[in-house]
Amino acid sequence: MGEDNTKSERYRRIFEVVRRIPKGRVATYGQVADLAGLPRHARLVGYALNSLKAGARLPWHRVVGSPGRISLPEGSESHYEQRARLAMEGVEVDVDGRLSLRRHQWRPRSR
DNA sequence: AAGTTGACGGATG
DNA sequence: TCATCCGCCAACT
Repeated sequence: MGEDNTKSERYRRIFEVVRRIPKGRVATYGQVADLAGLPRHARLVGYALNSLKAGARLPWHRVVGSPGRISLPEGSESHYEQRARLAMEGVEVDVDGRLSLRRHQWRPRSR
């Protein structure tokens, strides 16, 4: 089975998964990578999201780090933006960018 | 062209 | 809980 492993194809699969994360839930970079069929490529997910342009219609703010923490640098405009968007959906994030995965992580039924 | 960095994460101490 | 190491891939210098 020749699977397409080009960068753009992998990015496409990553965005497909991110698009499925329900409002008010979050997924970790590693989780997105797994669901996209790219195990152990969490870093690639971060790179893919970083390549998004300002007006992207993708819920990128629902992707957080495995410790249950916003990965964007504190103090950055995007970090603040992510916090605001999550808060708007009812996800509580504390001053250090931490949140409860226990309460908010997306648990898809399959794939 | 080679080294560094980063929106990662699991393992380890 | 925090720090460090290391594998992973792409972008940047």
